Amino acid sequence: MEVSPSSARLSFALPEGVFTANCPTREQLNRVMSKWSPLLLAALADGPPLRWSELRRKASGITEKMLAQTLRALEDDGFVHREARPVVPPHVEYTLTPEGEQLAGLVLALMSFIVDRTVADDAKAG
Amino acid sequence: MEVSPSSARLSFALPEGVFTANCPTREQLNRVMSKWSPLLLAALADGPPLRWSELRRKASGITEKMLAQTLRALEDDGFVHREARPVVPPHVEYTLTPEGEQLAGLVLALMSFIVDRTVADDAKAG
DNA sequence: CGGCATCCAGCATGATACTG
DNA sequence: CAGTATCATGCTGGATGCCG
Repeated sequence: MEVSPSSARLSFALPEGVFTANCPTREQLNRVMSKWSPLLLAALADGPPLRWSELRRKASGITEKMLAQTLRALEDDGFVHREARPVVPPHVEYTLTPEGEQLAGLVLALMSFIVDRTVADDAKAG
Repeated sequence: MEVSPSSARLSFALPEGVFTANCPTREQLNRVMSKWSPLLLAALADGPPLRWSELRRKASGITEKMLAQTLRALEDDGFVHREARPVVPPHVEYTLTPEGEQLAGLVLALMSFIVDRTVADDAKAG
């Protein structure tokens, strides 16, 4: 397989099409990078399945609307699995799918980097 | 070093504070995940320093405002270095700082994952 | 060429109330 | 408990024009 010179130096060789305006991966990327997605992925990556109310408490500051909306998007994209047990009161659990765990790993790495950097900056600032 | 049980199973142990509403890392994360940041990081990660006009062409669809705004944010956060040569016509080059390269690596991994997944989905869909 | 200032539209997000 | 529906808003992002 031939590799074009311009992308040879990158460990992740992105196809040029990614930079195109209407590339579907851009849309997908923006969905995954939306305000609350990383936080929910992180919340689910760390630990056991969580219920709606547990997620709401963990993702401090999220509104019910955004929780529902973000969970729905992650579920539609195949990153989150929703399991509802037909009891009263309702009992719903959210878990990561295998693909969701992959994604969460990458997102966690990014968050971890930011956290470390922010902590370091704070230390410098006193 | 002791690790709390709830975070022991994660390769990246995020401090609990990340989930707090006013956590500064959330703000930083959202800035880095803004619509155009990943694309510009990717554009600069792959290859030589780029000029304003080159970046504009590469990040297809970006407006001048968002290009300026995003570059400025990345520069303020220490991820991008701006070098202006005082000639006429002006000649300005943008490069990644060491921290920017770290960040770009993580972002590229994420983009690469999304791209692969999207391609796989497209293949299935025909 | 490489911006910045201004104005404007649309969507992401938010607050609140209601429901199965 | 686990959502949906509705209304409000604010900020991101876009179009245009001007400047060094």
